[in-house]
Amino acid sequence: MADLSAGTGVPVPTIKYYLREGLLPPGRPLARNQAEYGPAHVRRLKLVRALADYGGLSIAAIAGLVRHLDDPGVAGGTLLAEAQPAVTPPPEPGGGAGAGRARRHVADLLARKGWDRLAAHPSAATLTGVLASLLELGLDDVLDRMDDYAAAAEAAAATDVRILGDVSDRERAVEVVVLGTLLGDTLIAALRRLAQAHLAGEACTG
Amino acid sequence: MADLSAGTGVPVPTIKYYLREGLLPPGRPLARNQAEYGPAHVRRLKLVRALADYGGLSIAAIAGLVRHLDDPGVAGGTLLAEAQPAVTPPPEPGGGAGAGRARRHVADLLARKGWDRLAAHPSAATLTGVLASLLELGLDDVLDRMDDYAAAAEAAAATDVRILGDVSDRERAVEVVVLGTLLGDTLIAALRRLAQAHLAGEACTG
DNA sequence: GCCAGTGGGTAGTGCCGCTATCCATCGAGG
DNA sequence: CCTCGATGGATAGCGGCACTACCCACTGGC
Repeated sequence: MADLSAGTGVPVPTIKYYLREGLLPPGRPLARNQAEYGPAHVRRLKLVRALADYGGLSIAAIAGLVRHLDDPGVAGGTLLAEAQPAVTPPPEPGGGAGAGRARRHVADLLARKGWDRLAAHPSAATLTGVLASLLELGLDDVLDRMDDYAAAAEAAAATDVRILGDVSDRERAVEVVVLGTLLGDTLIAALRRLAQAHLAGEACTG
Repeated sequence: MADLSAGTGVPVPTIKYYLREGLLPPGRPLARNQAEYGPAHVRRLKLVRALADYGGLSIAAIAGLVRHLDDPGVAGGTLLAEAQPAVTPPPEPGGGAGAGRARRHVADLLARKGWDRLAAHPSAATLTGVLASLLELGLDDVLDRMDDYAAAAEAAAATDVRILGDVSDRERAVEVVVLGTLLGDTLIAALRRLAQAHLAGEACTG
C-alpha cells in the first residue's frame, strides 16, 4: 500500500521485497489486489529499517529475528539468545599466536566476574577473537585494562536491564530487547566517540 | 610472497588484491618478479584483517585509513577524526516525527556534559539518528537513561585514553587509536552481551 | 468501460570482496 | 645451458546481497 510507503519513507518495491523475504507479515487481503496494512505494519517496517540502518543486520538476519518475534511462544531471554548469532559473524577459532593467550585471558575474566556459566556464549568467542587480533598486533596493554572495560559494559548492561524492567507490555518487551541490544551498540559507540573526542580535545587541542 | 601468505593465513590472490587497492604498500622490488616483504607487511596485513573482520570496515574505508597511516604528517587526534566517517555510514538527516525530539535531546545531553563543542561531530548525527529510530518505535524510556549510558561510555573512553597514554612509540600510537576505537566497539559490545546474559540469567533463569 | 493503482512474480542492476586466468619474467636445480 | 615452477602484474569473472524494473492479471472508483 502506498500509505505504508508514505508513512515510513520506504519505497514500494522495497516493501514488496520485504514481504517476499518475510520481514513484514502480509496484510489482511480485502480483495485479490488489495490488502490492508495497519499501524502494526508501519511499526514493523520502522523496526526493520532501524535494525538494518543502525543495527548493521543483514536482511536474512532480520528475517530470522522476525520469525521469532511473530512466534508467540518465545520469551525475552530466548529471543536475545537468538539475536546473538545474528549480530556476530562466526569468528573463526584462529590458530594464530595470540589465540591461546586470548583464550586464557577470557577464561580468567569470566571467572573473575563470576561469568563462568557463559563460557560457551557466542560473545565470548567474539571477545577471544578480538583479543587475539589485538595481541598479535602487540596491543598487550589492553589486557591490563579489560576489567575497566568490563565494568563499563556492566554499567551499560545494568541500564539495559533497568529499562527492560520499566516495560510492562510483555509483547513489546522482546522488541525492546532486540532494539536495545543492537541499536544500543551503535548508541554506546557514538557516545564513546564523543567522550573520546572530548577527552582528546582537553589533552591535545586545548 | 608465499611467506607473507603463510605468515598471516591470507591467500596469495587476496594479498595481490590488497596491494592493488593500496591497503598494503608494495614490497621493495629485488627484481622484476621478486619483491621483499618484511615484518611490517605482516603487521599491516594483520591490521587490515582485524579492521575488516572485527571493525566491520569496508575495503575502501580501510584504504582511506591506511593512506593516513602512511602519511607521516598526521597526529593521532587527526587520524581519529578521519576514522570517524569511515565507521558511521552517512545517517540521513531524517524528517521523521522523532527526529526533532531526538535532536533536542542530543543537544541537551551535549550541553549537560560540556560537549557543546562536538555538536558537529559525525557521531552526534549518528546518535540523533539512533535516538530518532528509538523514539519512533516508542522506546522513550531510553531518554531517561541516556546519562547512564553516557557515563558508561565516558568510563570506556577514559580507559582508552589511559591505554593510549601508556604507548610511548609515537608511530604506533595512530594504530592504537584506530584499533582501540574500532575493535573496542566490538569488544565492548561483546562484554555488554555477556553482562546482559549474566544479569538476565540472575533475574529469569536462576 | 476505462485506467491508475495494487498484488504477485521474475529478472535484472550495481556494488563489494574476492578469485581465476593469463602472461612475461626470472632464479634455482639438474 | 635449459627447463621448471614460482613471482609480479593485469584483466576478467564469480557469488552474494540489497534492491529495482518490468510485466501481468486484476479491480475499485470515476
